[in-house]
Amino acid sequence: MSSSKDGYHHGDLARALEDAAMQLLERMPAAEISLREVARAANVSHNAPYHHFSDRLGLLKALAERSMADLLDRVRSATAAAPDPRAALAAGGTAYIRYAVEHPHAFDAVYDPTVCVPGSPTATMAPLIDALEGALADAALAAGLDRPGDVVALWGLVHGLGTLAAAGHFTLDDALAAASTALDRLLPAA
Amino acid sequence: MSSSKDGYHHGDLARALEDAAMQLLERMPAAEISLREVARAANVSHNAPYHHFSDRLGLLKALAERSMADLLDRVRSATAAAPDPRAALAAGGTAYIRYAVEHPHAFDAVYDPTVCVPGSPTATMAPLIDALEGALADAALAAGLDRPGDVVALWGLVHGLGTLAAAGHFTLDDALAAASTALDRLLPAA
DNA sequence: ATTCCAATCTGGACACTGTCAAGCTGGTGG
DNA sequence: CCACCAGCTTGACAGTGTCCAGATTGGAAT
Repeated sequence: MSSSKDGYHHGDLARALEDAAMQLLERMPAAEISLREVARAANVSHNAPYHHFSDRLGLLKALAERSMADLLDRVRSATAAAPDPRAALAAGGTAYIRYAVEHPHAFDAVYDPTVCVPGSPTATMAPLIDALEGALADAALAAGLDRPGDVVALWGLVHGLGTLAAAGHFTLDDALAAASTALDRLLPAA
Repeated sequence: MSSSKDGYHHGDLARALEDAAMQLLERMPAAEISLREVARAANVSHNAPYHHFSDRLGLLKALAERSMADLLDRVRSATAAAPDPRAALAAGGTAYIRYAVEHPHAFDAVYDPTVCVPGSPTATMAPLIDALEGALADAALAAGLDRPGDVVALWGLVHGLGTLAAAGHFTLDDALAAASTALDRLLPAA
């Protein structure tokens, strides 16, 4: 039967539920996504999700992990495609900010403390966070930013710009321009 | 009657409800605060709040405005107490980050897009946001940061550091240290 | 091939929530 | 003295997360 959609046994309901929820995440914040609505979208009873996720929070965690993997991918390929270290750092930051603005609800889900407390993250989430921070650290070091607080500051910079732009406090273009001028000031020699 | 707490007519229920809700905000995120719970805490029926706030969102907006006013106060008095422009900028940023970490739920409420879309903010919220941005702009300019994207970048920096520290991705001390080294790099002459 | 099992899905139930509609209360202006 | 009306209350409805007990299935062991 493999993955036929209907019938008593679904094939891969977990995946289907996540897919449906991810689609909802494009249009509404995670807080407004109801488990029952996701179940409805997947054509199963309101209780079927409980056989694949412990909680509503379980589903949310899965969404956060998917989104984080997505974000990490974009940042990585952006830095990889850049010609020099400085451009790589700029491209990574741009990708980060752009993701926050273009997928605001997914971005929020990733960093929602009620979804994933960094003190005890999911087994899937922890390495993703580390990888993101690692990618940033590598790019920062290659560009010449080697002081202790530099990578945290850079993370904070792009995170804040992305968050505020996503919330509508200024434009994506403004955020990108601000990141650019900030990099100009931060990097040692022009 | 004035402000006696019980009885059919309450005196200033709106205030009492906001106070109760603010207390709850110290312990739990805004999303988990239920209107009925607030009503219970104020010893009124579950429907009394509707005579003072249009919605659940109405209460949330009031909380956000209060919190924003609080945040603005702290940033302002921090910058005002500093000896020189550079110290003022640093103190303002520190106050901002500290508020995010010490009152994470209030801070989140302020910037929650579902509570207050910056495109059409509350009549009370709009001037507060402008004032905060203005305070930052003044401090930045006085410290010598006069390029177009500078104030947005500074806002993004402290906002991101505060948010990430509040979410537990690093310590408050790490955030403050990062802000400090970033300022060192950003400011023209040492 | 038949039987059985464990995973999967279903329906019903409970407490809780936001919100609407209507009724009670008690101080204030006529 | 009375009628009014803002402030508060009770009641009801739909929607939600979650627990429970039953129904259904595909595949494994015999």
